[in-house]
Amino acid sequence: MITRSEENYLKSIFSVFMQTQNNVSTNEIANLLDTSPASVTEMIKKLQDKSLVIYEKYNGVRLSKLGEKKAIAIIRKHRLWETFLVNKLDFSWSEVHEVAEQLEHINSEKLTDKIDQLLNYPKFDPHGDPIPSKNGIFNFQERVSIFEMDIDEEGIIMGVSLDNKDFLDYLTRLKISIGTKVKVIEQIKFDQSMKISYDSKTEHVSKEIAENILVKIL
Amino acid sequence: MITRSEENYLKSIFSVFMQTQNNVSTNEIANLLDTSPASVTEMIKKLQDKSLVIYEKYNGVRLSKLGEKKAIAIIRKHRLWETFLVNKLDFSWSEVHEVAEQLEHINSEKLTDKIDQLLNYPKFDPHGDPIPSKNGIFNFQERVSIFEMDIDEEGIIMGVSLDNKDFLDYLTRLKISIGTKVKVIEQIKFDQSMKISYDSKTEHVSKEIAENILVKIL
DNA sequence: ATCTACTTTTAGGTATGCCTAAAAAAAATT
DNA sequence: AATTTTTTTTAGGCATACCTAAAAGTAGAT
Repeated sequence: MITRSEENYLKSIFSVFMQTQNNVSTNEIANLLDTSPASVTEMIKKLQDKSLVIYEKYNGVRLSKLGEKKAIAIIRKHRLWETFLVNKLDFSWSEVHEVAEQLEHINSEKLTDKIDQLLNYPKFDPHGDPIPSKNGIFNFQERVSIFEMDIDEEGIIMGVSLDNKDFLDYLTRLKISIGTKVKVIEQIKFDQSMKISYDSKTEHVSKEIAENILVKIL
Repeated sequence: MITRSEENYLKSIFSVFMQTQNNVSTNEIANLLDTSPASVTEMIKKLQDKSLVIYEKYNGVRLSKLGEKKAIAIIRKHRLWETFLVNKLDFSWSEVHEVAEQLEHINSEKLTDKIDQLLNYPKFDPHGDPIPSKNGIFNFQERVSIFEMDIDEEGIIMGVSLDNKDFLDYLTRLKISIGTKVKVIEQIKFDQSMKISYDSKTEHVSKEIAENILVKIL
């Protein structure tokens, strides 16, 4: 058996490793899970005993094949539930995370598969992140942030890189969502904010906003 | 905060009290939750500290108003999820219990209400048990077991009083489900088994089966 | 190369929710 | 009414998952 806590550790290790491709440090995990480094060390040892991670003292940790499989299964459940909440129960973008954090720990392969089927096997969740298939395959997309776009360049919004309620609520207010076509009009030197146009209107967004909206360049 | 374990205790106390209308004994709870009487005593004290139960040493326990409210909320979630699994995800009668035991602990009023809405505010779950409304009202039905019916008496199957996989699978095999109209043909003196007819066929069921099928007398 | 700053680990402690064994209380039997 | 049986509680332990404080190790700066 794998506990809920252990699942959360696997998830964190997986997501940091995905970004950095390096062994994940004790501190990073502690920050992500809002716990103490001492607790992390202790848990990592437990995960090692269960062959879920590969760990060497003072040298960070990464997932074993088995651990990766478990982590991907949890991410799959999380993203399927988020999609379910938005597509079938009319939750908003910003409301799903907290609930999905709970639902991702429900243990029933049949349930996961049935939800997948009900949603017609979606490839991306409401934030534009890929939903791994049952056998663990991700459908990655080439995505860059609006902040990285050049003047006059156009793109289709594919997702966000920040799962923060205020951020997502603000996007909703701006009527920016997945599928929206945007064009960069101008970049302000002083604060690196950007003028963008979409749906035949022009808006001005801060660097922070621009950095966290992901587009596919056209 | 109320823990998952505490929720399970509240649920057990509620369901026993519903049947007996008496204070629930330590042993009964221990049997239901498959734990030791010592653990039950300990937990009851914790629940008392949280004002969820009324407890007197050596005299059993019952729920406080607050505890009852919490228990009903859990039962509501359990039965809504069972209904969801059967009606929306094509789970069979016998498969839902285990998963619903997990889902009932998900903490999101919005989620519960949305599922309720999606199911069109059902009053009964797939086993025929009433689903309490958001404000805690149960829609009880006058139900008796087939075993208590007289010869030639007719009834409509309204539910079951046993949530056991083998039992439910057997009912599925017999094509007995909620809504089926049955008539008692004969009762065998020797083993108290019964001949019943439904859907223009006759079947022979044991006392144990008859006792656990609930009907509304016509 | 040494000192300093930071990271990580170890050591010892806490709350939860379980356990067994023994003691105490209540209920049943004679 | 006294004894036996059953139920319940208390006492002392264990595993999980967290904590703080202190020690050990690593890495950067001088």
